[in-house]
Formats: sequence, C-alpha cells, structure tokens
Amino acid sequence: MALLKRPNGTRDTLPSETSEWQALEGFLCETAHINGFHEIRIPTFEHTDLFARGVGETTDVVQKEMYTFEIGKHSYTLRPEGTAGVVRAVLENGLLNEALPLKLFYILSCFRHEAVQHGRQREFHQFGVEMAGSSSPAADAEVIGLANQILTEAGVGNASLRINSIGCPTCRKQYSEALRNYFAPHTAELCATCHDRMERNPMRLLDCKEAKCKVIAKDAPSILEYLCDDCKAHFAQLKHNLELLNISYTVDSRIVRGLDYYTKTVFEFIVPDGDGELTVCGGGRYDGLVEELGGNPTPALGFGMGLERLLATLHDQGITLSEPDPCCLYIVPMGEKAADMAMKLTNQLRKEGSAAQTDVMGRSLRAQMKYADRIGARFTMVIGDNELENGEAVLKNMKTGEKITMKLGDDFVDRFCDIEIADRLAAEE
RNA sequence: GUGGGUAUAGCGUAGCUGGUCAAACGCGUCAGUUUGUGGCACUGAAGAUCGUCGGUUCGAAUCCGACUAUCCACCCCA
Repeated sequence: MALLKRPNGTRDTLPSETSEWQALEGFLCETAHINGFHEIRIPTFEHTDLFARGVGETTDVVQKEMYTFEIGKHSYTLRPEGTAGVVRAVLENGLLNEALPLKLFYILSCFRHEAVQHGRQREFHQFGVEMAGSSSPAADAEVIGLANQILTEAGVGNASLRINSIGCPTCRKQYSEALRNYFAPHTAELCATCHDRMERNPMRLLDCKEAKCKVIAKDAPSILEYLCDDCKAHFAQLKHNLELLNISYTVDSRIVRGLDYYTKTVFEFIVPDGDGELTVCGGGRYDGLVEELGGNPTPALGFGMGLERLLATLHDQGITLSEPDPCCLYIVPMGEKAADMAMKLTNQLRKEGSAAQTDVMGRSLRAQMKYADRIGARFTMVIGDNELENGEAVLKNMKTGEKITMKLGDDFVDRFCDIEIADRLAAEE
C-alpha cells in the first residue's frame, strides 16, 4: 500500500523542533502579558460569511484562497487569518462592555490555499494582537511598539518597519478617484490584472509588479496628499509617538495591505530574504470592522506575525531559541533483580520531576551506554549484582567522566537531585 | 491559477549517451568486537517495488508522456 503523505503546504513539527516552538510561544505570551494583552482562543472554522464580510469580498484571500466546505445547509471556512474571528468573538461575548481598551492576543494556525513556496505555506501559524476602543495614535504606537519589542528581544536584528496611512473611507474615496483619473489615459498599456484593479480597488494599481505598470505607477499621486485633516493629524501624531519610543521607520506610501478592513495606519516589518524581502509582521488600524460585523462603531487595530517566518529569520541569523531537554539520569541495569531496582528508582526520580530513563530493550551494558550517550543523558549509573549487595553504585557524569559513589538508600533521589542541579548550574557558567 | 527546475533507503548523495544495476557511498538505525562503563575505530545486519501510472525497446533508475509531490518566478501575503 502506498504511503499516505501530508497535504501540500502543511508541515509536521518534529520532536527535535517542538521545544523551540514551545519556547517561542512562551516568550510571546509573556511579552504580550507585560504589554497588557490577554490571550483569546477561537474556533478553527467559522461561518464563511464572517470572512466574506470581515476580510472583504474583493480580496484574493476570500476570492481564491479559502478552505470552504458545506455541511448540510451551512457553509464553513477554515480561518485564513485571525482578526475576523477575534472580532466576532469579542462581539458575541460582549467583551467591549469590559474596561476599554480591550487588548487581546492569540496564537493560532491559519489556512490559505495558495501556491506553496519559500516562506509560504497553506497552513501556517500566526501570533497576533487586537486592541479595541481607542482611536488615538497612541494606541497605534503601542501596538507597533509591541511588535517591535518582540522582534528585537527575539533577536531579529535586521527587521525594518514601514508605515503608511491609507486614510479613512472619506479620503480614500477621493484618492481612489484621483488614481482612476491618473491611470485612465494609460488603460491600454496596463496588464489584465490592473484593469481589474481599476474597477475593484485602484490602490492595488500601485502594487503591480509588471514592469510596464510599474513605470506608469511611479508618478501616480500619493495617498498622503489626499488625507483629510483628521487622518493627516493622526499619521503625524503616530510618527511623533514612534520617534518618542525610539522606533525607526520609513514611510512607504505603496503599502496597501491585502485585507479590505484597514483604515488609516498600516504597517509591516520586513526582513531581508535571499535577494528579496519577506514580511514577517503586518497590521494596521481597522476602525470600520467592528461595525461591519454588527457591533457598535468601535475603533480598533492589530497585527499578525508569521511564526514560521519568524523562526526562519532567527535561524538565518544563527539563533536557536531552545534545545530539547535531555535525559538527566540513565540507569543501566544488569540482570533481572537490577532491572527491578532500576525500574523502581526511575519511577521515584520521575515523581520528583527528574527526567530519568532505564532500559526497556534488554540491551547489553555496552549498548546501553551507547544509547545513553546518544540521547544525551547527563548521568549514568550501572546497577548489577555487586551494587545490590553493597547498596552502593557509581554515578557517572557523561560530560566530565567524573564518578561519584552513591548509597542506594531512601534518600538517593534527593541526593541525586542536588547533584543534578549543581551540575546544571555549573554548565550554565 | 500561469511559467520553469527537480523526484534514487530515515536523511544527504552517486549512477542517468538504455544491458556486470535483482542499485553504490556518507550519516543515521540495530547487533557485535568474549556480561562491568559511552564518545573513536573495526566487523556485520536491516532498510529502496529507483515519486506514480502508462509508452518506446529483446531489455529502462537511465528515453518519451501524463499525473502527483517538491523548489523557484509571477500573483498575493504572515
């Protein structure tokens, strides 16, 4: 029978990798908490309508990348991102009635059916935060500041922040009109996708990678010239706040973001990747989304951070977050009586929280020592007839080769734990 | 979705002008080098229908086609 393989674009996280994920997730939770964000967990799938309305009908994500399935009369979709579901949960559970601003974070997997390649999977993991209730640029700065803190403290030394404002519905409408007017004379030269963009979302015209379109887009008007007074002031204040926080940034008026719900501030953190660059974190303000999903008008903002991309970036820089914890004591029994003793001792050690192991393969002493070395056991101890008779055994430090004679009495476990802790401390220095 | 590259044991590779290839090498795994201490070395073993299906041929890992997977570019995004 042929081996079944995992679906394209998914990944197995192996035992050698999970400790790093655990470390990363722990670090993210802790940093979020320090910043006053609390975790929320939401379903893996939602009603399809939620994403159609929340993410936007015109987006690529909704139009061609969603995992949608029908059960009975209902249509469900695996979440392609976190924000829509979180906002839905906030409204459904009345969280906006609690002290504002509401500050939430999440770690979850997202699903998008798109072409798989480097830095892009069909199931991937995101850390994200959402903050609701504040329309102040101070909130924008706080959210961007959190992303910045995470990247910096994780050790990403080469991330750069780009910000832009895409205005509110009022100024965006005017800007879209201006763009259409600008591109209209060039319609014939534009690529097919851009014709589509003219209709649906003119701001994407700026983002086209076609050489021809790029040339035309180069001199297109900038959104920043079309911002209304309110949006202009908001953006100016955000820049001031970022400077206050000592966060360097560049303004990039071509940042558009692929999800329809953004208003005013949009931003992304970018890291070099081969010849190009990769967005490791993207987000912005979405003042219209809560109302769009049926709540009272409430300003909000957030970001999503791609965890696979973040880990890959760290690895590129030679950073490993955590190594798996090895076995601390491997007990080598010789003979049946010794095996009984080893099993009991191992069990006692484990009850005290010590990662002890012993033979379950019936191996020779030599083979057991090899195995202990292979799994990185820090100590080994041989128990045979002599030891059972004398009530003493030799504890061997596998790294230094140092040997300590230990009494096998009731307090063995306690004494071993002391030695193990001392060894661990010595290793750290 | 469009275009291109790749596809050989758990991993990394060699072989690819078709016939000593019922496939080799390194790492890893297992056993052993005389039942009392691992790393090194040595010996041996297990493990591959050469991605899948079909075609050309007396004969295909080797040539051709389709499919699938994977990588890259575009699109888009975390």
